[in-house]
Amino acid sequence: MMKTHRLSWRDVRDEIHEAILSGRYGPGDRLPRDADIAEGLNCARSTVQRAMQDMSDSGLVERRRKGGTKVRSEPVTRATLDIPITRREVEQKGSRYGHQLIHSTRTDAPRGVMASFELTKTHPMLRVEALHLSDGRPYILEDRWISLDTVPEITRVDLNTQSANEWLVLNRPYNQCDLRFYAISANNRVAELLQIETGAALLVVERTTWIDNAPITTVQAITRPGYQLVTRS
Amino acid sequence: MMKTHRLSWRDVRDEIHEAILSGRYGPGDRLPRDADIAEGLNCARSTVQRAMQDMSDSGLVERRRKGGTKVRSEPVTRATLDIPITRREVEQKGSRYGHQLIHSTRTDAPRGVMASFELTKTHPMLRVEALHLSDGRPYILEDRWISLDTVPEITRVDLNTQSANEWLVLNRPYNQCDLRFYAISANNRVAELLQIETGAALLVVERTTWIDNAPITTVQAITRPGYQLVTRS
DNA sequence: AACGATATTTTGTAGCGACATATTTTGTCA
DNA sequence: TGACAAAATATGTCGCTACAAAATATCGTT
Repeated sequence: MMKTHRLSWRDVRDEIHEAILSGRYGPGDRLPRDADIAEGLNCARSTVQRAMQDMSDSGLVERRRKGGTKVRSEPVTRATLDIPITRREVEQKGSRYGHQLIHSTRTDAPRGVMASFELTKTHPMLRVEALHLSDGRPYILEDRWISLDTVPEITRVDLNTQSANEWLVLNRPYNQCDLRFYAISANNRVAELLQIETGAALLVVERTTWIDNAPITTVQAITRPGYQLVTRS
Repeated sequence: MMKTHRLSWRDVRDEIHEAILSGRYGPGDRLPRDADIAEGLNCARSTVQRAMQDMSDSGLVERRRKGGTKVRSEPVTRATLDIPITRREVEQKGSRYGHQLIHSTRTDAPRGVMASFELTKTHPMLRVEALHLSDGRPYILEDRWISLDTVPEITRVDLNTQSANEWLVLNRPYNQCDLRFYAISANNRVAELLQIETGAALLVVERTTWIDNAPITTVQAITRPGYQLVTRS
């Protein structure tokens, strides 16, 4: 009397993954069809399907109808990042969060901002510069542009009390989000605001969000020296 | 006689998403149980389940057995990054790829490398420094440590012919991968190798990989000025 | 009132069947 | 031979059922 454990799709995935890692199937090779794998492992095709889907999502294999499943010959590293709202990020580390409005001005979108939103016509915007603080010290300097067409209410929000970051996240969920990461050297103004030395290398996180193709906000977040982005476990 | 289109789980997801965006359910609110939503939309529970799973994965809602589904009160921005092998990245842009081995030395892992791998004991390693070139110009400078316990064959590979990056990706798939992004200022040596000015701000991508908890490689990839990481559409 | 055992509720997952869809292969006809 | 139509084939998706697992609610006992 044997107790035949039911296979979970994770088991199936690991099984196939293992077969690939061990070299049984090399880059470019075609795997058996789902139904056959299912039979071989004595499970349902839907279970294999879920396993395959997962491996396809993570970039390990490629699947095509009728074409079958192939091991990707040039695998990509696919990683997921979590970017919480800044207050939460600071508090998570056990520090005290604060923020400080630098200025808030109505202007039309300049070229760079229009490009981020993929806009062709000019667009009325609220530009907000603010500083996020951790234990009273500058943490992130954000330069934000908010679409007044899409989010007119923002003019009635007191951005001294609640940061634009937080208000938007809580009140204006988005549909689509683009992120860009790069490094800059602190110029005099940035250095002064972040209380660091001119020329320091800083990581910048740029984020642009839309709802149904209508621009919401684009923000350039300049982090303080030593800041690291880490993939979630 | 009406033709009632079958709802896909994406439709269901969008429907619920829309309900959240429109404010029908606010942050922290509990959504109806899957079965009720399914009945309301006239589809199967499994379809709602898949939709909910997706929204849960993307950080919009939180699900707990018996607790039901709640709209996350502090949503996170969750993004997926694709990091291809460097040769592919260069070629994709229509440039000619090249690489250049700087040196390759056997050494024991120093503290920093041990920390990346979460090792407690020292570990024999091959340290490889190499330059990736795009149209003959420096593109990425990589400083790599490879575990000789896990990947002894690496000593028999001619790293002038094939970059360590590529050999490892093709021959040593990994199980687990940590990524870190940060900015540094080019010191004299880095500046010289990348043919840029000392002090330039550079984006660094650090990657550490394991297979079944056995360390494979950790690499610090220093990108050339202007390099950007972008989320995949 | 406090505690612990038990029941209930809700999501999570696997199996099976049916059909949809994309892609390749094959077949037919000019 | 070439072009187009039809068949074949593998994955994609949905519905339904049954049961598992986790979290919460309830109830009984002390």
